[in-house]
Amino acid sequence: MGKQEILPGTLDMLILKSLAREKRHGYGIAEYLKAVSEDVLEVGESSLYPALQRLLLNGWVKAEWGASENNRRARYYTITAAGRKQLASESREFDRMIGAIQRVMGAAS
Amino acid sequence: MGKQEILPGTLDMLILKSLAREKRHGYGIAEYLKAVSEDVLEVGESSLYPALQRLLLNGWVKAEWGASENNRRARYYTITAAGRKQLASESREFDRMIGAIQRVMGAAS
DNA sequence: TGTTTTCCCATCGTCTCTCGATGGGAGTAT
DNA sequence: ATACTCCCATCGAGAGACGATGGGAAAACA
Repeated sequence: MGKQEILPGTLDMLILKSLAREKRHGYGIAEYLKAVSEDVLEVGESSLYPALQRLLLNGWVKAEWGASENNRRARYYTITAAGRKQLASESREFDRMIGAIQRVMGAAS
Repeated sequence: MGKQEILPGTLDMLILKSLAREKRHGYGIAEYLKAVSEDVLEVGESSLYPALQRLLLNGWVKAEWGASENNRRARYYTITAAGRKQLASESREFDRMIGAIQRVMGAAS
């Protein structure tokens, strides 16, 4: 692994979670993740936008153009019903994985 | 991500941890991970052996041929001093990431 | 004895993901 | 005017995980 700002395989889940409460634009999602994670999760634009394309393709989010709070053209993403299901499912699977990994990492050594 | 048996980016750490207490052969590492994780971590051979090659190349493990408990030819892997450092470092970084992700996932939604 | 099962090694090709670099455009502040 | 911030997006490289594949040798079974 080279330099990694986020754990591979978790980005879609994180984005969906960011949108669970309210719609956000791409830039806003990145800001939100950085803030809530206390500067640990710094998702770059070249990871973010491809991820959003994936989510759109899968029907987990939908997008609409609008204006940002700063009066700029922005694309707002909203989570869909299918997206919420996906979020729940990915969440469960993630917890399962983390639990397993922690059993390994916590084993007497 | 298609079907994923392990969290991407965590395999090297898991292998190093498997070897922290005692040397094991490849097959044994896979068995160990499956057992300790209670059948969650099922690392296939096509993930495992390339990972072991990586670890060898990086000097984090060393290998020697021997005989398994079942009287079969087996390649035993031992963690090196550098490997232990790497394990500690990856461990810390992993905890940092998980903490961050959980702050996001736990945020009021 | 012959066949199957279990144990153990390893690679190749494909797919997916992340990221640095790049290239816009349009408000706002200097 | 110029720079800075905000906001969009793609491309190419590099890496990791995995299904498929192909051994080989001991043990169990028929």
